[in-house]
Amino acid sequence: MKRRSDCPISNVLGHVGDKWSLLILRDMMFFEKKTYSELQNSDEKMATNILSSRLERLEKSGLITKQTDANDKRRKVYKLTQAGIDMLPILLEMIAWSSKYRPETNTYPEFYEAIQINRDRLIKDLSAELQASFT
Amino acid sequence: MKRRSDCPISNVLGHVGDKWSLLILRDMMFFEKKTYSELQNSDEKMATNILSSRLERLEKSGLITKQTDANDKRRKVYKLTQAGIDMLPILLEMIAWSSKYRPETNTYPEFYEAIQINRDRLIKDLSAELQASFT
DNA sequence: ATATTAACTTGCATTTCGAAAGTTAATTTT
DNA sequence: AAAATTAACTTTCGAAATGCAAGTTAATAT
Repeated sequence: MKRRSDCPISNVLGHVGDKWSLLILRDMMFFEKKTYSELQNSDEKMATNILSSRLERLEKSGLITKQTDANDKRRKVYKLTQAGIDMLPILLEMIAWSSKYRPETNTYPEFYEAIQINRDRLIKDLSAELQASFT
Repeated sequence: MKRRSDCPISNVLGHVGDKWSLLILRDMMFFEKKTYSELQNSDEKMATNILSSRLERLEKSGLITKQTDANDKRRKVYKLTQAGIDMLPILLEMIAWSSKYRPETNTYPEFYEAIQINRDRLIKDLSAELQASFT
């Protein structure tokens, strides 16, 4: 996506400001999805061509990496980079907002409670966990 | 936008998961824009028909309200609701991410420093300020 | 009374999206 | 070794969203 201004918010939206990219990151962060087929089976069922183009863009943006699985060369393994992992606080704030204003859609109650009690701790723990799983 | 799943992240994206909606909220929060013409003159210059449809959707989502100005009935004044104000943390996390990974785009250094030092304080202060200005 | 302003709406070309079918290379099954 | 299956895409094409320019309407300013 082309750059639209020097605004940092606009910049982030340039990377993930569409309907799908943040859901891909969500699936990688919270549901440990790492392959094309796993990602395609999300609740929202995105079209394969869109998934393909979003993965390509996320890679170009430096939020994920793509490697061929050594044991099965058909499989491509997608991993979050540190920049990708650091999108976590944005996602957590979305969960927090929804929990407050759309409680019926909150399916991550454990995060919501944890974020209220100690947000920094939660982010550190989750980040560390993600870092470990992507190395 | 139609509901796509019960996921809270997906829900938020249902309200603001496009290229423009969060920029409208940004302009209202950080630049005190409150009318159509003010919003149209953002850095990114969104098309008028898109602005119109996004404002309508934000209103339906309960993030903003629309009132006719008492002194000039041509003017429609848009205001953030509490739910809209509570999108602030999401925007601040975007600023934080950009500050870290795209420092050249960071044009809100004052927020970035403040968020590092005392995030909760900053959010409280900004929220209070916004609440005051929208009543 | 005329011109200007604010907030849209409309028409239309271009771009993006979405569903389904097709392709390619690697692996598994027979 | 041949056939079937699987993973990860790519292609096609109709539908929907976007972007640009021009037009509309009501209110205010001159």
